Amino acid sequence: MSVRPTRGEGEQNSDPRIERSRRVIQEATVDELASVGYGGLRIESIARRAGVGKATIYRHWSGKQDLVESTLAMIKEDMVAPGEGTVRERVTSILTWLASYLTDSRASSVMPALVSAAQFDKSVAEFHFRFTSERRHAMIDLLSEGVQTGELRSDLDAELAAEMLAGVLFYRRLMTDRPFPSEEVGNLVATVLGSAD
Amino acid sequence: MSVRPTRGEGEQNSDPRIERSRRVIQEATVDELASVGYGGLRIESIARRAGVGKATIYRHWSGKQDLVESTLAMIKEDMVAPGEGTVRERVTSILTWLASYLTDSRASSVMPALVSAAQFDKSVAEFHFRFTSERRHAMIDLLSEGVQTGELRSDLDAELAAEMLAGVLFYRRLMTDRPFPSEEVGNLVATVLGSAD
DNA sequence: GACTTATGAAACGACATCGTTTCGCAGCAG
DNA sequence: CTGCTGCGAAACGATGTCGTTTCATAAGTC
Repeated sequence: MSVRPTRGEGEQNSDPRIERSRRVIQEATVDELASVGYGGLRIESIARRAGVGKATIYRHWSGKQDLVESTLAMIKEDMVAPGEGTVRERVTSILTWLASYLTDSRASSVMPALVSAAQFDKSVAEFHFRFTSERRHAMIDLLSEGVQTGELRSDLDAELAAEMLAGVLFYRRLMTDRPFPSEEVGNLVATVLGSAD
Repeated sequence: MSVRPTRGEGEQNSDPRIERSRRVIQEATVDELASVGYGGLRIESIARRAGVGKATIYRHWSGKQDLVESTLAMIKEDMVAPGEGTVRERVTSILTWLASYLTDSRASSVMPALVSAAQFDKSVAEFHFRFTSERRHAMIDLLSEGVQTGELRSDLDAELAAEMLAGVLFYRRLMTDRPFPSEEVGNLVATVLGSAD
C-alpha cells in the first residue's frame, strides 16, 4: 500500500520522525476528505494542513490514490466495538455509534465523502462496497441471532430490517440537512424490531 | 438562470438552432453528470459528447455552475406522476418509479451524483435538500392521508415510514452494488406499512 | 560530539482545464 | 437569392495542480 515503509509492515522504524509524518499526514487527509471530499483533494492542501512539505508526502506514498487507500484502511481500523448485552441492546449500541459518527464527529463528512467517491472511482468503490458489506452482514447476523433465540419476532426479515435501520440514518445524513439524532435511535429500533413485550 | 436567452422565458426564438443547441448540451450534461459526477464535469467533455463547440456552451450559459443549475432544474421538471388509486397503490407506484430510476435507467447515476455533489458544494446542496424535501413531504402527506382514512394502521409514524421506505432504496444504491429491484417494492411496502388485511 | 537522514520550503516543467477570441461555414429568415 | 447569425473548430493566455528536484536545517542515531 505505502511505497517506502523503510522497514517491513509491523516492524518499528528507528527514526520516530517517519511514523510521526505518516500520522499527521493521514490525519490531515481525513480532515481534507471530510471538508472537500475525494474529488476536491489537493496534495498541497493536505501538506499545508499537516504542516509538512509536499515532498514528504511523496516520500511516503506514491500519489493521491495510494495515500487515500492507506488512509481509508486506517479509518477502518479505528472503527470498532460490538459490545455486550441482548441483541436489542447491541443493535442499539451499533446504530447509536453510527448516528453519532454521522452527526457529531469532526469526521461526520468522512463517510459521505466515501459514499460520494465510490460512485465514480472504481478503486474507492471496491473498498467502499466491501467495507459496507462487512458491517451490513455483522448487523444481519446479529438480527438473525435474535430471531433464532426468540428475542425478536420470528417473522422478522433480518436483511431488510438491517437495511431499513442503516438506511434511515444514511438517508437522513445524505438527503436532508437534519441528520438522525442519536437519542432517537431507541425509537427507531423499537419501530423496526417491534416493541419489547 | 441562463445567461442569454435571446428572447424571454416562454417566447419562441425564431432560430431553431438555438433551442436545439440548448437541448443537446443539457442532455450531454446529464450523461456526463451520471458518468463522472459533478466534480468530474469538464466543459470540453460535455461539448464533445454533445457534438458542439465549447464556445456554444458559453454562448448560452455563464459557466459550469450556471449550466448545471439549469440542467438540474430540467431534470426536476421531468420528474412526475403521482397517479391514482389507494394510498398503498400510490405509495407503491412512487417507490417503484424511484427503484427503476436508481436501477435501470441510463440516468441511474444522476441522483447519486446529485447526492455526492451536495455534500461539498453549497449551491448544489441547497437545490438537493429542497428538492428531496419536496418529494419527502409528498410521501409523508400521502401516508398521513392513509392513516386518517383508516387505510393504514393508526399507530404508523408517517415521517419515519417515509424515511425507511426511501432510505432502503437509496441505501441499496449508494452503499451496495445491488440496487433494490423494483419488483420487490411490493414486499418492502407491505413490510413497512403492514400487510393489508 | 560526529555522523546520518528525514524534513520544510521553494522552484521547476509538464499538463489539463478554464473562459475567451477568431474565423470560415452553413442554416435560417425574409 | 441575399444577408444575417448561430455554429464548430481551433488557438490563446491564465491558472492551478501534479510529481520532482534541490538545498539548508534540525532531529535523530550511535
